[in-house]
Amino acid sequence: MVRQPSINAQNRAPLSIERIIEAALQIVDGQGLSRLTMRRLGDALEVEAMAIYHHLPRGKEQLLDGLVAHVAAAPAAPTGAAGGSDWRGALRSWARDYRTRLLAHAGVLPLVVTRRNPTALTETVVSLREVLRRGAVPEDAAAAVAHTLLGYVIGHCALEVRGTGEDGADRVVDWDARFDAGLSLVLTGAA
Amino acid sequence: MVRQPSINAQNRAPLSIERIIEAALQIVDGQGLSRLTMRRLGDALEVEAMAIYHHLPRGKEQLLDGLVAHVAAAPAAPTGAAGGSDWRGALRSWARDYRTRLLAHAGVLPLVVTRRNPTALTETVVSLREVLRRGAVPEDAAAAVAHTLLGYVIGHCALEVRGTGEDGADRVVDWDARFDAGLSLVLTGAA
DNA sequence: ACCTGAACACCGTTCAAGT
DNA sequence: ACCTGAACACCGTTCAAGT
Repeated sequence: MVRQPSINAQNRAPLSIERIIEAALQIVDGQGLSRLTMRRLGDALEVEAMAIYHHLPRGKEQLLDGLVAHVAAAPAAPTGAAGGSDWRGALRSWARDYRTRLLAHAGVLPLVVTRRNPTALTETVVSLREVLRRGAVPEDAAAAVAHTLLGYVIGHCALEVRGTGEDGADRVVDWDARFDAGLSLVLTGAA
Repeated sequence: MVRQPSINAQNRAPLSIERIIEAALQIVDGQGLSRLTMRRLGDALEVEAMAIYHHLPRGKEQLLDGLVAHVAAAPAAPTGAAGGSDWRGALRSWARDYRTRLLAHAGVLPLVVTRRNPTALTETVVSLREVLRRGAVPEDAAAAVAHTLLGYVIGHCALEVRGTGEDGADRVVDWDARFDAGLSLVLTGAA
């Protein structure tokens, strides 16, 4: 009789940093950041919590840094080809994409804002600068634009997630429209 | 012999929400958010941790909401008198003041960003709108400007606190200048 | 190399009790 | 009314031990 693939510990897919981060992200997205616990994460991975430390020696700190890297660091595609004159358009769609990604993992936003983890955003700033460089925007103007844009996107997402209480009773805020309006302000001012 | 004011529990200044929030803010500013603990807060107030619950029945949640209210809600003065034509100037100095206050309590920034506590920012948005109303800016343009500005200020402060890693080796970022530059972008676009 | 079990110090919070 | 003491369930993390 052929051995059924057994259900026990021996032949599970072995733990890996990717699998850990993924499971953590799922907990945060589904139940909120405060429910992300080493023990619960262990459960989700069908492993004792302590096993995680073998892959993330710096423990929960490293886990949280990993989450930030996962959602905030990816360049969100510099919209490749179009490279050139319409840098405003490129930045606009970059901003929309980036916002979408931040909102998809709203639970980690506080970490993005908080963690002293420069590398995560460095990539992002670099890819923004790249777009501006190809648009022949002068160096120091580019610095200001990149920072303003990134600050705006992150800040606006924060406002969206927490709500400003404007929607008292009847009024409903159309966040998509509002984001685009603000984006226009920022990009129009840029030159 | 006259009784010295005794050192024991009986005649300490009684606990109050203000005293509690103040002590908490001091801990956060001095040691970081993660060190803010009900037990440590109790120590700082020379009281058992459990006494705090008598004044903040909702416990730590309520404490954190209180911190957000304290640093993010105050209107930061709508610069009173000048009321009128130079609303751009008014917004500019409002933004500078607000940034200063956020940075003075950088430890609570993650809470400002995170906490589902609309009331805290509602006041702020209202005072911004007031400035714009006096400047005769049309209603829906005002909505966009207020949001964009607030989002930018919060987002930029977040970037400042965490660092973007741009300052690799030599380059030093002049955050004050950069904030003002972005502010100009936002306000120039506004109309 | 990879994971487990037991243990430690420390959380937030409840509840009955003191004054 | 205001505070304390003891207790409970739950944290992150260490460390020796298993395979």
